[in-house]
Amino acid sequence: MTTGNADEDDRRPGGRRPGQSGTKDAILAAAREQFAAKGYAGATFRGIAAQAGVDPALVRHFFGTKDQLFAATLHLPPEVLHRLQQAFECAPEDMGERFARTYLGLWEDPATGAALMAIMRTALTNDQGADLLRDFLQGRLVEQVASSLGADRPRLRALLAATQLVGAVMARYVVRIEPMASLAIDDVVALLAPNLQHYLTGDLPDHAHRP
Amino acid sequence: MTTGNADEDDRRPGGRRPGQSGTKDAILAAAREQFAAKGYAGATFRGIAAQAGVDPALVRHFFGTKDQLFAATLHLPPEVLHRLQQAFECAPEDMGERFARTYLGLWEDPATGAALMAIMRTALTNDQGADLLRDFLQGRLVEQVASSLGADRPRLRALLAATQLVGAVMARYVVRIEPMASLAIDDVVALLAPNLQHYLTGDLPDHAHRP
DNA sequence: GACCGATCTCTACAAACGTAGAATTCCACG
DNA sequence: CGTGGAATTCTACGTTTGTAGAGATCGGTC
Repeated sequence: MTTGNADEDDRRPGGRRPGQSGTKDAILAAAREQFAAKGYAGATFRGIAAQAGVDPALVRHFFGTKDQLFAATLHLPPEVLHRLQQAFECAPEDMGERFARTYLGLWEDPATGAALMAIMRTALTNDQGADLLRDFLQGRLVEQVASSLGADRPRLRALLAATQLVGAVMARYVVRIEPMASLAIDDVVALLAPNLQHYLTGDLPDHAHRP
Repeated sequence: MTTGNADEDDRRPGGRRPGQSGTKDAILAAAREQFAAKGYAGATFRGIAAQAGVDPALVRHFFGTKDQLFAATLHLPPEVLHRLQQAFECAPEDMGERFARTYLGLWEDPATGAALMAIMRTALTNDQGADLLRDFLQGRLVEQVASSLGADRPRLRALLAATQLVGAVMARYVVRIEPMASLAIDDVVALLAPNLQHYLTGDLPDHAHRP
């Protein structure tokens, strides 16, 4: 997928080796950007190919139909989950700050930030995107965060904290509204961390979400 | 716009009166729904016209280009701002709960909820939408909320509270993730209100957003 | 009943779209 | 050096899109 990496025991009868030029990754990056910027219907094979500097037909050759390309776009870089998981390997009283810093850091990083933006935007535009986002949040992120919490109703707690972060990300990175957009990231973390901490380990109203 | 309402002193030389059949409103409603469901690029004149039961060309006749139709779609029902304004006519210590209840109530109401959903979705898909949403939030909602606050840094406070509500709305109404989606609205209000209250009237870290 | 402006429909066109297959270039291996 | 399979491009088809203008229909006013 990245470079070379040929299986030694496999007979290679000859021919050009796949995945050497990096064009596939360039197409994927361009697709992510276009889907994020213009939505599912707004992004086009021709626009994506132009941004990647290749022929439109090559996009189809690698990824097939537009739906398949879109699905490939939504696959998160594996490091995202890993970094989130590490964020919760800390003392319970530090989780709020660690969660905020890690999540906002993922958005600051151009590589992972573009992927997250693509997911966010397409989740609102495309039904398939909304389903994928829900499955990912429900089955992976929330479950993972919840398993690191000792408190009661861990899934509700994780989700409440996530909603605060999602809202902040909307204001800062998507709509770019002041003063959220130009605050230093340390300031944003300092503002959000106490409330995240409250959601994760503090007291919640009793009557909500009784089993 | 709605019915009749002819100025008495104006000479009406004859001809059919405008705005009688309600078709214009039907087109606008269909456009809102299509833009919300499929994004800016995904919605089409033909699809909107079909849903409204009219000829596609009539949409153009009434609203002009696609951009103009889209802009008309984003005009909020005037009651939205009014209801939000009333929410802050209360004791400072009740603002968190009132804000949460009013804002979530706007999303529960099918009429205003559809418009808000359209704005939300298109703000993420279309640059014009993001600009309009930012202008609305910055110039109207945040300013209005801030003027009702006595505390320091009122705009930052209003925005922080808004981000929490936006995140909650994303989870509950857009992505529809459990358990946020099926909680009673009173439970959601009870969960969010303390943190909103903290943002609106509590202590904020000193070093953030120094003038 | 004749008139007139607003409402609404019919037909059309150029551009861009997703998709498809044939043709060409490139490169590691025998 | 020749060969074969992958990478890449060229060309093209059928459909849908936004936009446009001419014409038909409706319903108050005179």
